[in-house]
Amino acid sequence: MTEVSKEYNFKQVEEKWADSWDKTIYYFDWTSARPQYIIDTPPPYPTGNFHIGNALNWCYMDFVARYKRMRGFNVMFPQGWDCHGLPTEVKVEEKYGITKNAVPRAEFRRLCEQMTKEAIERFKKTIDHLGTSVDWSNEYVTMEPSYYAKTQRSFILMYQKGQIYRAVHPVNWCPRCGTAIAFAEVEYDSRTTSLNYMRFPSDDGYVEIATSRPELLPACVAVAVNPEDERYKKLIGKNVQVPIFNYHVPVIADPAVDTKFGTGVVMICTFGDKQDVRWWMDHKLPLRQAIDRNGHLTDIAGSYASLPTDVAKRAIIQDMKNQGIVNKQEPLEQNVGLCWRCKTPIEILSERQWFVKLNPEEIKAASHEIQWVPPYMETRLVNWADSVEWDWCISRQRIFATPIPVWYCKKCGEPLVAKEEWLPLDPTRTQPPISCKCGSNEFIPEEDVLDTWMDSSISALAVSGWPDRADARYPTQLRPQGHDIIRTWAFYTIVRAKDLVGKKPWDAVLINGMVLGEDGRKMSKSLGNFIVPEQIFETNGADALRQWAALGGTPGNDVMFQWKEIVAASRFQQKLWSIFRFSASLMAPTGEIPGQVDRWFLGELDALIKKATKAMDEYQFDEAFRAIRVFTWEVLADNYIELIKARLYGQDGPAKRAAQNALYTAIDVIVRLMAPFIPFITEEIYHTMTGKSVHTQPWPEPLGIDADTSGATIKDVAAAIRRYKAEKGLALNSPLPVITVYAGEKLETTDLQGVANSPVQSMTGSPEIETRPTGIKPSMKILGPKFKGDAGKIIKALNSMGPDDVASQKASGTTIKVNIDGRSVEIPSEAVEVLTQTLSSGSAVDLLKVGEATVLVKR
RNA sequence: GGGCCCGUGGUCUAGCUGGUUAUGACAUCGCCCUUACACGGCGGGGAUCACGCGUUCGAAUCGCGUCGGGCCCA
Repeated sequence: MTEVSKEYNFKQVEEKWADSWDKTIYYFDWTSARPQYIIDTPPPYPTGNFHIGNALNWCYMDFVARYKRMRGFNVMFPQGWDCHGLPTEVKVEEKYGITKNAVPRAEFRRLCEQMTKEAIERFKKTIDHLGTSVDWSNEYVTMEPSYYAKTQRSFILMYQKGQIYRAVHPVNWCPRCGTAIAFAEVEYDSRTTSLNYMRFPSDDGYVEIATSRPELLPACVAVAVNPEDERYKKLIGKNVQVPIFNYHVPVIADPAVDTKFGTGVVMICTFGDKQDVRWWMDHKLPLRQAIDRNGHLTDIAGSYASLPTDVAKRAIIQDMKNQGIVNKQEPLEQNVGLCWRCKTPIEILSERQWFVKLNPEEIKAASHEIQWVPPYMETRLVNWADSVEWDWCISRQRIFATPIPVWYCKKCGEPLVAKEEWLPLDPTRTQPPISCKCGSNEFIPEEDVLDTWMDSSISALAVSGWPDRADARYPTQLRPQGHDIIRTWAFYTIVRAKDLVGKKPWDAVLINGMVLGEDGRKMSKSLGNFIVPEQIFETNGADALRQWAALGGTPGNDVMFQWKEIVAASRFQQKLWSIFRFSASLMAPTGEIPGQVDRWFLGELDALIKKATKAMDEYQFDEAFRAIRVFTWEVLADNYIELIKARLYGQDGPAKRAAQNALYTAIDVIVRLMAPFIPFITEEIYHTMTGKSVHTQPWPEPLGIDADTSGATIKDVAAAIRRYKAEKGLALNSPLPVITVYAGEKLETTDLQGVANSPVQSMTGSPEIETRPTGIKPSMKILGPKFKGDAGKIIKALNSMGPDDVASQKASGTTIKVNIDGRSVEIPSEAVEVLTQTLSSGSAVDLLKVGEATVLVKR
């Protein structure tokens, strides 16, 4: 074995392996008969940089991928790129100082693609440096024709099945971006606006209504009151006049009207908010569209036409004030819907758009078939499914997205949806190869494009072979994702998998939390608590970052980034390296039969394997890795290695060879257990040991050794002697005249003699000393359930009996008689432990109690 | 306004299918350079488990409420 450096050089080791690893060992094998394990990797949106939040997510996936490979699964860990979308369009507009309509569509798209490609290269670098075992043979890029042909095909298939339709329907509209957006893209912010009280003339005087949006007056189609509201009952069914615009609208009754808000009379407009839409549908009201796609008032607003909404609002209020129509204004706290991208307040417009039908019951049923980790995260999806009121609007008025493969006949207006075999296509650049049913050959292309979630919500299907492979492998096994996109990505993926193949998309969902900065707030550039992965690669290495990811928290919980965790991780790596450096020249796979101490140690190693395996199967990475780390540091380094030094440095023989073998076994096992977490340092160690890659090795199997109690006693006695010397102010290697250990059976003393640097005798039985009961310790675990309410009284009685009485009864029988409330109760003797004080017989002997064993130290 | 999660020594956290003196890490204090590691080892101090009420013989753990924080939404 080559010389092992004293310091672990993470940078050199990580760079070496990142450059030399054979990545084909991570390829999924479509021909294999081994059980499959397909991860539906989240395709990141390639803009900006791969951040710590991504890193956490990718670490979780890599832990699973590497673990499952070691367990013999045929693992697919693909990497996709979710390219389309508004953020890139906006960045391109900023970078080149253009608007998307100022250049040809194809040219704008090309600029977006260019920017995306650059981002993908940056992301790839970080993913590789992180040591992620991605299967690059299954990479996909949603902006490439090979992928968006699948998106288009899914559109066609769902259209044919009636799951996608085109209709005029209210949609959320961003006037700045000039596009429809889905509810998932609307965010809310509280704003202070004013509530205006205004008079609507009626047959017998006027009705006062309150509204925060007077600019929607020309869109008013009714006013509503609560049917239980005595003040207005007489108005129901009559008409009132809309001021300024002077037309009549009916007064309708609806229980959803809040009698305490404003005046208890509400004006219904098409559309001020979602509630307006509900009323509009329930009462079959007419449509008056007062706002256009650019956020300007339409012709029905008369003299206010073409004014932007905010200007119109001020003008209308002023005019109404002048005419005495508005008589009161008060401030109103209101939550306003905003476009998630540009924060512009959204409008609800009635537009002809494409929609995907949503069936909440079917979605919830599929969700119940999926294992959620942690389980409570499913509630978010269920609540979202229950709150869905409109179908999913999937058409967008953008450019950088998957084109909707549809044309409209110029003559009869019929839509012509493309045939599967024509894909991929862009209707704005190609004409259909067939004629319309009416015989016309002239078509107008659909210029709208698809919501980006239409691309990414088929990721699970796409990676598992849909739609071309005859041997498609859905459902996939795992969807790892953040809890922030449950209502979008998880939700839509379930919808699409059920619609397209009738199956759930994955067996399990593993949820990761958000990454918080060191100040406990969500990590963001503007807060100045932002750390990029490259920074940690530089200072402490990828393995250290990965340890933080494993130990920072349980999946599902938000994880705080902390430098001290990174530093602790580095220290552990150095410790591991020191252990290896020490062991390298001393360990050997001799196959020698283990002694007591070795058996205790190997038994502990077995317990570790079982614990780590169970934790990994449950995705409890923190539990698994913590157990491995603690074992390595405490059991292996602080206890076992200290114990066997005398044997390792001593003469050759079975005892030495047993220690060499156990040490070799342990290093081999822990390195394999740690390989999914810290792939670089484990590879360096394993490769130095064996010349092979640890990443092609199997996960350790339990050895079938139970922890040896005598060995455990030896370990405890060694610790007791160490403590004894520390307390007496003795150097740890200072010799003592003789140490005698009394235990249940004879102990092997070689290791103890080495550790204590003193002669050690092992005796069975007890030393000749006196013991005296000094107290009792009742076991509530036994007394509580057996005696319930009397348990407290029994303890009181036991205490008043005195330890001598309890001890003698315990010594002579299986029960102890206790008097409570004047009656005698028998309690099982194992329900009370007797505490004793030990007296040495006057000689210069110190006595240490170590579990059941007793140690006499002669000074 | 609703849903979900969280509130444990100075800091971060384990425990949370109830069992009396609450886990670990970092920090802190004391001792020790024991032939891998001082980025090490041994030992100590430090928490009325956010608050209140309740269920129970017994609550960090279960229930209700209050306060505070986070996320998702209306």
